[in-house]
Formats: sequence, structure tokens, C-alpha cells
Amino acid sequence: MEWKIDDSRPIWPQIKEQLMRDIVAGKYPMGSPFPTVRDLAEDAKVNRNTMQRALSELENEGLVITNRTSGRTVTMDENLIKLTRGKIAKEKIVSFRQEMEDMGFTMEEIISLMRGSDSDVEKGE
Amino acid sequence: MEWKIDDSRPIWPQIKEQLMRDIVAGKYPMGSPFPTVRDLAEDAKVNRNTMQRALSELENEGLVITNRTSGRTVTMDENLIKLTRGKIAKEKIVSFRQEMEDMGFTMEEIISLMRGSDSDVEKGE
Amino acid sequence: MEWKIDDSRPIWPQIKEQLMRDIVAGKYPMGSPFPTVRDLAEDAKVNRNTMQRALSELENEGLVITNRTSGRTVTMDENLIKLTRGKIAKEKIVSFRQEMEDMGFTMEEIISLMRGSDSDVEKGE
Amino acid sequence: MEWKIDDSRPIWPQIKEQLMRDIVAGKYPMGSPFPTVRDLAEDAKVNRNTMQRALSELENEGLVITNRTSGRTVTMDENLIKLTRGKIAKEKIVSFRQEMEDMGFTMEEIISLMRGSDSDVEKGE
DNA sequence: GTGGTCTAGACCACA
DNA sequence: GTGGTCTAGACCACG
Repeated sequence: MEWKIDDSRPIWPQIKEQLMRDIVAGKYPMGSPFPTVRDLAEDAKVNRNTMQRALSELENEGLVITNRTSGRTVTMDENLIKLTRGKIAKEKIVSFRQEMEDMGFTMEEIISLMRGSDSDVEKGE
Repeated sequence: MEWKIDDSRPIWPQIKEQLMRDIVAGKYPMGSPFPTVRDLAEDAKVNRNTMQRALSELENEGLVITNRTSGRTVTMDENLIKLTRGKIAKEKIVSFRQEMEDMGFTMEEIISLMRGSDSDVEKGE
Repeated sequence: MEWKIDDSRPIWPQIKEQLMRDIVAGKYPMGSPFPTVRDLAEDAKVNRNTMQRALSELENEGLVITNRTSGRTVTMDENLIKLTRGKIAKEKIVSFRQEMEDMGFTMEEIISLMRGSDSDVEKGE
Repeated sequence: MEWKIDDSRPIWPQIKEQLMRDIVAGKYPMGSPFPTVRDLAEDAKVNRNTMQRALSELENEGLVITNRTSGRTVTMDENLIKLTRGKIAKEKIVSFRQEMEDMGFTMEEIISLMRGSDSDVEKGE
């Protein structure tokens, strides 16, 4: 997995957000075991404490469950996952749309640009 | 003007980005005088140094021109403004689309959600 | 280290320039750890913020690399260091020579004066 | 005349220094009339007050003399001019040499670079 | 009045 | 411990 980490923000929320996206996308299926802190930290090349922090936040939100004996598993609460997915999406959409419109783009322009971003992205600087 | 400041990131880049959006949107027309540091700081309710940091970054990018004794003006470089607008938009689109697709949304779903966000946004939390 | 600070110009660019000269001269070898902001500020007897400003500029130019929690190191980019050294030297030479010739000195006179500056400098004020 | 004005320092000392170089170089001969503040300010595209400040400094150093009736003239004190020329030159040489040696250049390298700067300057970045 | 710099002192996140 | 940010308050040069 590729981790995109931006140095201008604390690392743990960025990791948390990426893991949330992965969970709601089904990359880690409901009820399935979750990788260990050690493995995740090594994979993302961050300190274990940092990864621990991200996971404990996921736990607070109920997306992952810690079993003392058997490590962590993804929640079985399908509803929670759906709600989370919808909530994140809505937040992203609202702020994205707001910022684009602040720059003077109309909805149709935005959609047109998005549709074209497959090819355009490759080109321009 | 309404300033949306999120305490999860440093203030000055957020201010810088908002001002960039305003400039490329034409809110501050090319060549026109730019508000003073003191006024902007007061308006945004931040310290003058914080605002100055944001503005000095805008100057580094060439979007505003500083005249030490007579204040700042917006650049007259129409091309720079257009390029900047396109660049910001593209970056936003790419990362937005990437994150949405990471969560398992297809392009058409995203567009559908965006079109519906007028009404939906009002409803849910 | 001796810091020569001239109050006719802002402090932070002067510090930046001195540090640049030290880096390109190899005083801080490539890849080696760089002193902390606090230590440098104390040594130069300036405020930490002032030193931080100088260092952040050095980082913008790529000469030092910042690791948020473990301090800074000198770049490993040998080419950048060489280029920077050459660039600074050339700028200094051009402006020095220009100003001397503006005062009516010929190249040979300048060189003669430079060769003699070991002894002459000591004498006159 | 071409005025090189650097925005990072106050303007008047820069102008003063350029005028000093011109005087000691004989561009304004001893005893000859000096241009008016108005003309100089217009030529250098600076505020008249700024030019006034520069000239009053030159007057303090005795390089120009103000006669209430007939405007300003260059000093007739040949010795002062020679001393000034030597002093400026020495200061420039010392600081230039110091900074170059700080970067690890030897005297012979510096001289070699200076001799080559006719052609090199044109080329490089 | 403008922008720019500097200081002192505080707090934060990360490891 | 590290770097980074923010505030409050002061001073400066310029016009």
C-alpha cells in the first residue's frame, strides 16, 4: 500500500484518514483481522507510537475492535461503516465544492474538469 | 469576509489559500490595491505577524506586489493568475477524486452526489 | 563561531548568508546533523524566531533538511552545494568588480590591492 | 545613468553609495555643479525626499557643498576625495575577500575567477 | 499611514 | 528533547 504523508500536518490523523477510507471501501472486510501495529508502522515507515495513535482513534470511533487475546478486527457493524462512508464523502464533497466555487468555477465546469481529469492530469504541470 | 479557520492545521497556510482563491476568483481585481496587513489581521482575528506570514508567501508566488511604503497591489500578470487558478483547481480535483475513489465511489456516483449536495448538505450532520 | 551582524540590514538574511557560506565551505559536512535552532540562536544572541526564519530559508533552498522531531541535517546533494557555492561566488565577484570599476579601479589595480590587503588592512582605518 | 536599487535595504543609503562612487571616480569633477535634487530624483525614479536624504548625507561627509544661491557643487578638497576613494575600496576589498575565503576560496582562485568573470558572467545562470 | 523586523514568552505535536 | 506556530507588543524606515 502506498501511504501519502504530508509533512505539514501531524502524521497520525493522515494515517487515520487513510485507514478509514480503506475500511469503508471494504479493503479490510467487516469482521476480518486487522494488521498489527508493528506491520502497519513498518509498511508506512512511521514510528510505532504514531501508528498506535491512529489506531486508537479508529477504535474510539468503533471502526476497529481490540480483543485482548486475538488482536484487532474490523467492526461487524455494517451500519456504522455505511454511515461513516457517507459522512466522510459528504464532508469532502461540501468542502471541495465550496472551494471550487470560491474560485469561480460553476458546477458544470467542475464536473467537466473532473471527467477530463483522467487525461489532463497526466499532461499539465 | 468570512474566514474559515480550522485548528487542525497552521493558520497562515489556510489564510494564504483563502486569499489565493479570492485573488484567482477576481475578488481582488488585477492591479487593484490589496487590504493592509493590519486590516486583514483584524478582520480575520489573527495576529498581524500571522497575517504577514501569509501575505509574504503570496508575494513569493508573485500574486501580490509589495510597495514598502504604500501597501500592496494585486499582480497585473493575467497569465500568472490564470495558471494559478488552473493549478489549484487541478490539484484539488485530483486529490478529491483520488480520495473518493479510494472509498469506492465511481465517477458517476461522485457527480451524482455533487449535484445533489445542494439539498443534502442542508439535511444531514 | 563568530557572528558578524550589521544593523544596516535585517538580521535574518545576514545569518542565512553566513550559514550558507559555512555549508558550502564544508564547515557543516554533507549529511551531518545541523545545530538546533535553540543552540544557534543562543550562540548568535538572537531570538529563536529570528534564527528560525533564517533556517527556514535555508531549507527552502534545499541546503538543509528538516526532520520535525529529530532536528536538521545538511543536504546530501553534492551538486546543489557546488552549484550554490559557485552561484554565490559569481554574484559576489560581479558586484564587487562592478563597484570597484565604477570607482575607476582597473582590474590590475584591484588585484594588486587585494594581494596587498593582508598588510594594508591592518594599518589605515 | 542606471540606478541599481535593492528593495531589501532602505533606498537612500544605496543612492548615497552610488553617488559617492561616481564622485570619487570623477564622474562629477571637483568643483563642478551637482545636479538638482529634482533631476536626480526623477532620473532615479525615487521620491524627492529620499534623494534629499542621500544628498544631505553626502554633504555631511563634505563631498558636496551647498551654496544657498547657486545650488550644490562637488567639493574642491582633492585629498578628501582620494581618502574617501581609498576607504571605500579598502572596506569593499576586506569584506569581499573575507567572504570569499569563508567559502573556501584561496586568493589565487579568487583572482583567477575575477579575471575570468568577463566571459563567465555572460554564460552561467 | 504603510510594510518589515525583532523579542519574549507561550503552547503544540512528535518520538 | 526537537521544530513549528502564535500572540502581544515594540521599534524602524519610508513618504
